[in-house]
Amino acid sequence: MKKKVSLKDIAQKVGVSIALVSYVLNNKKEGRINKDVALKIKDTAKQLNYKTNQIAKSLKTNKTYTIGLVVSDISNPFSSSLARIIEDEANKNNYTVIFGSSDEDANKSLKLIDTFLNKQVDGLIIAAAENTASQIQYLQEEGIPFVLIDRYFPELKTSFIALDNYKAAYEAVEHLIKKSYKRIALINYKSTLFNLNERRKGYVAALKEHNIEIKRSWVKEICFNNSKASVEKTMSELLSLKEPVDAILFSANTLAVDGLKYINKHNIKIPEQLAVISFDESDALDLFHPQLTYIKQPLQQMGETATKLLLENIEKNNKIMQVKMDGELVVRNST
Amino acid sequence: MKKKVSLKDIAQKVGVSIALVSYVLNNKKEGRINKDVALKIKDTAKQLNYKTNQIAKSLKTNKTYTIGLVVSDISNPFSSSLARIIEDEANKNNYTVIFGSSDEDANKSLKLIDTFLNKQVDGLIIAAAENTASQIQYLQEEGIPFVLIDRYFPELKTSFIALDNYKAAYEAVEHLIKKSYKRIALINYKSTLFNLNERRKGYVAALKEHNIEIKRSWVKEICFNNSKASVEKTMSELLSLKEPVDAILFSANTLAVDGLKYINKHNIKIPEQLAVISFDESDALDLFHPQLTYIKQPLQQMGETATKLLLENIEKNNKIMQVKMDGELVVRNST
DNA sequence: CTGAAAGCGCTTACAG
DNA sequence: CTGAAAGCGCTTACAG
Repeated sequence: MKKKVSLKDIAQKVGVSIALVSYVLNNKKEGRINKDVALKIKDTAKQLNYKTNQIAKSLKTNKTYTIGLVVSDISNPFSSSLARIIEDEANKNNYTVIFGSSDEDANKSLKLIDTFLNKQVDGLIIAAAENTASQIQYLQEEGIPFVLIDRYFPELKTSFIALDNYKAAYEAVEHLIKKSYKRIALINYKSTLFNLNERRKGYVAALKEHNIEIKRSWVKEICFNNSKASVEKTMSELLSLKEPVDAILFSANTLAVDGLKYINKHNIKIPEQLAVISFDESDALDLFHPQLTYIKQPLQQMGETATKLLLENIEKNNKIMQVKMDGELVVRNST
Repeated sequence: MKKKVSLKDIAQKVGVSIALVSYVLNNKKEGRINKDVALKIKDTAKQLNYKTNQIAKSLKTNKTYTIGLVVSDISNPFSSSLARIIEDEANKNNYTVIFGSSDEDANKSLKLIDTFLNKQVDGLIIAAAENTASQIQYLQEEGIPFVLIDRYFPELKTSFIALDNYKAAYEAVEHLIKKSYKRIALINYKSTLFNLNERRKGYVAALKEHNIEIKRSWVKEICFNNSKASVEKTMSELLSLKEPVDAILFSANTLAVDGLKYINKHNIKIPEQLAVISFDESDALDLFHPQLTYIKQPLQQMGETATKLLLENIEKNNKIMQVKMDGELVVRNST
């Protein structure tokens, strides 16, 4: 690699001090510097194709203009859509984002956060994995700016941006009930994550409220790993009950995708034989026939708000803000 | 934010020099340092919860253990799948990845690359956008390690990992011909990108080889922006020709998704009325009914190879390697 | 209007 | 076995 040009090179060429070059290129002390000299410095910088060494600058200023993003899995459309929104908002403010996928694994999450902190990120946006409350608490104690997104821990008083999952699930199930579905199943991830719990609670509450007795066999939990086979098994269980379910609420797009593959394979008629609602949106849910009724999360708003809040916390005061956003039930032809 | 603990803090507490602490924590000079002292240093580091300031280290060592990834759009499943594979391979080697989406825009690409270079990334993996040959050439001249992925410039002698797009398109069209489709259209992006050109050439060659005369009206080009409306219009044109086409090859999953939405909306029967093949894979193509025949790119292998090659170029010699990989035509029920 | 100097938190060749 | 010192490429309070 060629040697990079530094402030020193410019200073030598122009015949001034390094300090002066720094002032000029950073537009500090404007007006208080000889115009000709300033111009010459700028010209020379351009001519030598000078690029700031952000590492050196960061060491001195204690700012990296980098934020760390921990998602569940960047290849999941939910994560990557959020990542894109966060990227845009960050870029707009001259921040770059480094990312990592936790795979819902607390150890991986810890490793990512540690690495990001070593790299002196200015702040973090985290879709917290299960069992990472202690990691979040640590950040809190250290006074490191961060915002949780999508998931949070109710026992910790931290900033977060999340869906009102209880309400969203409640409304989805209520919609099914109004459409006269009687035996409504929930396929959820097996997890202690608060947001997934809330979805279950919303589901349960809606059924209770409408005096539908919930059967244990309707509520299914899928492990994060090996979910595809597990969803298939679960689907066949739900549909081979003595009284098969007539509607399913999937609590994540990933679960729905696997479920819909099963449905296609076995030629199950939607919505006649089975109604389906999923959390999240994706091209996959659009292309399924009939198009799926789904709970739309306000991703744009979530990503933007989270990023703006984080940057505010970084640049001004580190204040706590907790935002619950409403989902929107987009009714299409699967219910 | 709390003050971070530095080598100095440890040194003071233990009563040794900063240098010694550095040696111990980096496992340098092993065996040549008093065991008790070493132990005490390590204990103290743990006790104070010391974290290396990677910025300071980088300034000195001229290595950041960070690679920059430029994709077209991280929210596109093709990009995000690659990103995930690259992330894993990078992490395995203790590298982190910072990313950015170029949106196929040369200016954005330039800004991203510049930012990444300012941040002193050790190398870059780039899905090059249109009109960025000069940017790539600059990297080459500067001796900055990089690997192009998915797209490359045949006129530049740089490292790249890409699909053999000509062959892939050729095989797809040949498959359609063998299935007795006669009027085969191509929906491509309007672009000077080499890989997209190759796809067109492969399409043309297959038809020529089988003595099918290509109509101008069969070959359609879609602008990167506003592609959805444009695909709809194109689809309706292709299907309202005096002799409507009976098969379409989409040269990207994004195009196919828009096309399939149109197909669903207008209840076009696949494959009876129209056969469809798409480049790339995605859940969306799996959930469409009937499942789509598609050209599978060896993403895992591409991402892994690109990352391994980049890291080798970073850590050893900056050698040029050009790899064309074969796609696989996965035949399903849409043809 | 400009520069000398200190310092950010590390690493490492050198000396003892 | 250990430490003093230089230096990575910047920024900035201070002095003149």
